[in-house]
Amino acid sequence: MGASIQDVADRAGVSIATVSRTFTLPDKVLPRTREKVLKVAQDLDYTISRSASALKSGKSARIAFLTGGELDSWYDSHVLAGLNSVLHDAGYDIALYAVSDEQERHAFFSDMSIKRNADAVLVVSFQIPCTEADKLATTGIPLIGINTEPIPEFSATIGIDETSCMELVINHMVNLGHRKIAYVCLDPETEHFKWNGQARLQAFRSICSKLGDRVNPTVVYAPKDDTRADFALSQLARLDQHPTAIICMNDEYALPLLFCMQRSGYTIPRDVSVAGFDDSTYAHEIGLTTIHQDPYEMGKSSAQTLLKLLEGENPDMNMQIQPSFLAVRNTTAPPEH
Amino acid sequence: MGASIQDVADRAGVSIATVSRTFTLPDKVLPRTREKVLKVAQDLDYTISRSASALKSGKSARIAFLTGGELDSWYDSHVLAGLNSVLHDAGYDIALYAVSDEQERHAFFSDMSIKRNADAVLVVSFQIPCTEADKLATTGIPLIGINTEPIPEFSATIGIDETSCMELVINHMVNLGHRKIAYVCLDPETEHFKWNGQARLQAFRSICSKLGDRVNPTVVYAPKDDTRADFALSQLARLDQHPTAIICMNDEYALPLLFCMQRSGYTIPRDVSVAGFDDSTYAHEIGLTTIHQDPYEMGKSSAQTLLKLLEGENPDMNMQIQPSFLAVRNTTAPPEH
DNA sequence: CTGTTAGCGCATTCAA
DNA sequence: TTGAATGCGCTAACAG
Repeated sequence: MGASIQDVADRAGVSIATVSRTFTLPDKVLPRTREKVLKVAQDLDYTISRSASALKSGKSARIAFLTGGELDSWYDSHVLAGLNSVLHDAGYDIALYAVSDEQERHAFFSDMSIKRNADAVLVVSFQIPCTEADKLATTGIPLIGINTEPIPEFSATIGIDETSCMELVINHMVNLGHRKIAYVCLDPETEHFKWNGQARLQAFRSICSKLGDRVNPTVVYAPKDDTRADFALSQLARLDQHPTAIICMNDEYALPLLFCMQRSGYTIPRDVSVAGFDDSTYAHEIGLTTIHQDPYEMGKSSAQTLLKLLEGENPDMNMQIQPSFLAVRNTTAPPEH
Repeated sequence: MGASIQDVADRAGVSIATVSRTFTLPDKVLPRTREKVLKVAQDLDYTISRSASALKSGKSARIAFLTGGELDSWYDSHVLAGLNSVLHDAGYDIALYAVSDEQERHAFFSDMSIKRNADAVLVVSFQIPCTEADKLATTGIPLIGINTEPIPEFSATIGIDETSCMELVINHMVNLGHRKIAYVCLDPETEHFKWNGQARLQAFRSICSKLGDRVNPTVVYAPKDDTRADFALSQLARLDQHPTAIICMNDEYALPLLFCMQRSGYTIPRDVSVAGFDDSTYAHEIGLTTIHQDPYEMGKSSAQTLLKLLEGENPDMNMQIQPSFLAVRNTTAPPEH
């Protein structure tokens, strides 16, 4: 049951070094020898002990996944699945760190002597302060940002271009003839960790202000819990001028709002246009106009970049902008007059 | 940067043994000494090296998470988040194994000399053959099943009672006055890995047959891809007698079908009743009648059981049935006559 | 191409 | 309560 490298070496009539090599540097071993070793290993149900090889080689074979969101969110879970699909086969484990407040974030950076216990850090959906980014950067281990502000401390970042996505949505609304546009989002104060939350709101504001008189924007905050749709709707109803177009920070805001409005008697898009961000669960089936992005692919892609970094290559794709587009579907139309 | 146990020992004026003890057996160290060591460790940004302590102690501090589904599915991602919320704090990593065919499953059991590289195995949504379960069981490491057939090889299993859940749904329909009931699911041939798929279909059949003349059941298969709703609807339309009630294997079948039917002009529940399983994303907001279950809690709960097992306790809760109930909402009603 | 050797950093006996 | 000493199982020089 616990066959060691020694057992395999003995049985195969070679030294433990050769056994080790057949697994880590197979080319440096005569094919015949290699096969013999492999066969014995299989018979004995032997594989390298990760702990031992990690200790000796100084690489932990672990990647830290640091998220400011929830692991079971649409975004994070898809990124994770994408990451794992390549990192697992490359022999890496992913250590999950879900950090929900400053204290926990601080704990991550101070408690964990990262350098010794992870070969790289992936920062997901997270505003990471420069001081802490710096601290990581100086350890010399790769730091990859997924859906984060592209600060120079990162060895690489990947994400969509939030600003141009927002521009796509706003332009779509404006081109349809909308002027009174509301943006529904979580209060940025309550989610100062999440990068896309910040970025989208800021983009909304700056694009609208560039558009000047052509738009009449409002921002409505809604909490993250189950009541968000009701809350948002009542806020919207309370506005002096009712918006004819509503853009939501993500589909998890847009869809419940859509359901809620339909239940309240609105017909979408006749009475009001609604758009979301992400193209997440059921957006397609429901026909929601939204920004499409693919976090699974982003996970895969960043894993590949990471592997290169780990092999010492210096991929020049340090700031990858992942493809995204506006999927125009059935919840947006010209305003009624 | 890379402070070792030696550095800490030197600076604190103690031996490395004492440093080691302050972290692993803090009680066996004089409070004063402990604090001194802790302080130095903090200054030096030192923590135990996982690889080294794993090697020495013979425990890898890794838990294998073996799933037959997708990591980014509603179910798996919630289980994983729940697991991580307790295992992470207990010092364990979760190694993710997403296995999609027999070959990969076989690879898991043969390639991975599990015993040396994981302290326990969690099997999620997975039909695991007895021979392989046995192989795991004989290694002596805990084997926990989540949403799996409760076979004796498992040290513990956790899940909902699929049969009684199905009974709840069918009875609900029957009590409303439905007789012609269709069950929409993935063809079991294509998902012979997934336990709940099998269990639910079997439960549907056996409960209906127990009900005899009171019901007139049909089973309709639909693929897993984007076309499932259209496909299911066309299959249903083709039936000799149109069902007045449709039960779907899970919400991911029920909701798209619901949308699709509404688009096709059906009014739910006036024209037909629809129920799902899981109470997953948006089921609540949409008002879908469905079986509620909480995979996050199941993850937490199994992690706690696992920790006990790992500490040598033998929790007698070896077969935990997690609470679940039928959430009756707005997609089921008596049939029109 | 293969074997010998010397640790990697820590946990744990055994003495003190 | 603490320290000295001994490997855990493997990898990476190095020598052959």
